[in-house]
Amino acid sequence: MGVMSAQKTISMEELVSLCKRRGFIYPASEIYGGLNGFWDYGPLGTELKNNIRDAWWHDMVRCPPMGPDGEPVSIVGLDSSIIQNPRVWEASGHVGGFNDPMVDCRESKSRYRADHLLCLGVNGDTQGQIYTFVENDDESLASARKKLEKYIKRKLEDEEVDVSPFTSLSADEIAITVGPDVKTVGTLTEPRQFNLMFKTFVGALQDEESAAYLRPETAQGIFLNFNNVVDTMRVKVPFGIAQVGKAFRNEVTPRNFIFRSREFEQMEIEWFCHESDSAKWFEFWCETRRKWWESMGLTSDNVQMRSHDSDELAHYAKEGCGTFDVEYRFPFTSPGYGELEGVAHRGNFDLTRHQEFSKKKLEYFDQQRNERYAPHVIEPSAGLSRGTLAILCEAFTPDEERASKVFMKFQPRVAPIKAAVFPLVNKDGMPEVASKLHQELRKRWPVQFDAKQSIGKRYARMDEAGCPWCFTIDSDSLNDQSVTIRDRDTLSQDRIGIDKVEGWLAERLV
RNA sequence: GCGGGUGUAGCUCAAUGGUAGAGCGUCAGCCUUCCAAGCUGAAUGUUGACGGUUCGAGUCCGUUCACCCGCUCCA
Repeated sequence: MGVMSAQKTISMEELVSLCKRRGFIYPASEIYGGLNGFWDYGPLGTELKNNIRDAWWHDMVRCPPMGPDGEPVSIVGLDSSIIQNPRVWEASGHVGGFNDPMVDCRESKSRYRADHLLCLGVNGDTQGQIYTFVENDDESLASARKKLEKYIKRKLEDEEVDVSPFTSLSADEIAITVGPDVKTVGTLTEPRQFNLMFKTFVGALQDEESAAYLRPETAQGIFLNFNNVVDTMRVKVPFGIAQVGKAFRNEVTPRNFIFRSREFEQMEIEWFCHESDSAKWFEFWCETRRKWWESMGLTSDNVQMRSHDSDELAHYAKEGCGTFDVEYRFPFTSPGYGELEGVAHRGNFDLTRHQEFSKKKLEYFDQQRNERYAPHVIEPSAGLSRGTLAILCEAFTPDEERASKVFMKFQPRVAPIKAAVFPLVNKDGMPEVASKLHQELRKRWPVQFDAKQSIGKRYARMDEAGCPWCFTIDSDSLNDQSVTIRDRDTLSQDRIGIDKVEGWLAERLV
């Protein structure tokens, strides 16, 4: 539940219900009780998501905007594989930093790296309580020692104190252990492996030698193919490589419908440029990407740019440059905002790392500058799944006045169904004329034909599906070859000739 | 991961421990000349799953799964 803006209030429950009822999004594996963090796109959701993806591809790859100096920008596409050599993830920093066993404290809600926790006990005593502290943290050590001394009711000499690694404790011992930030015993969990990457095996033999990962981001596939693209596509820095595809993360807490799911889709551009131009391009891409989301129908009221604080910067983020997020005010974040896209300045971190790990040169020779260098990278990384959700939220328009009580106000460009053709009544030659028009229109767009039930129900159904226009054949149509255009948003009706319908639609659908 | 809540037809929801229902939607037929109209009829459920208590469980208990809310987390 949440307030979207001053104008409208929408509840996620209603949206989720409509998404299922109208075939946008279903819970994944539903007949088996579902699976936490996974969702399936139904027929309309698939069309919607594809339309957003195609719009992005068109607007970024085929017809990108002019660059900051008035020159056209150049972007080429790519579709790299989801499973890559596991060394990729060592180079990218995804393995290692996030691969450690973690210990949670049920009491203080803190989370510790198991190998950073040490235990304090009395020498030779294997019965008493064990007190943990954080490695290299004098305060934490002092606190543990104080608690231990209080427990045994006397001061300890330094040589009486026994320090051992937390990772050597048995489950029984953990049960009599006191966490660093609490006074009660047994609040720590056993060490658990947290790895946000999905592990799998390549080949039929499932040993560690064949372990691999499903990509947690599409970006790395672009860096891996940097040389290939430079060598084969006649691109010159600055240029971009774009990719749309699935990525997988074992999120700790999947939540909020498809906002944080474990399988999701990204639309990423890696923009390669000279370091000295990177600030200019960073600004350009922040602005370009914000405008693009607004062009997709997200109102500027609900979209904002936010700079990352220094403590939340990713490991790859260039120092001093940071990351800007394009954020959308989702119902479940309102009045706050949730991330839709991150525009990051990655410096030349990735190319340099892959060069180091692969021992292959990943450099570019800039003839104009007469300089060889690893280009710096600006990365506009957008969530396609999140964008789809934002557009669903934005389109959801309650309207007590109309029969459906709600309609989906999609921009025609992303609407899953572009138009519907109805005979006003299912007789007197009307179905035949309507069907003929439908047959023609569907060659160019997703257009539906419906002759069932009353005209009001058909309009209502199309309102919930977010179909912008309905063309209705009535008895007049049979005489004067005209049809009624019913507009979803205004409910207005206009007449035009049947032979004009295709052109009329073409003017409104790019 | 923690705490709280909710799971019954496609959707929204009823049902004292005692025969699983309604509205809407869907489908079929009739009807219908512009906004879920009307009439007739139909389909649809291992009551999220598994186990227990009971003569008998949608209802009580346990476990588990999923979703929602709040923390936590989020390269």
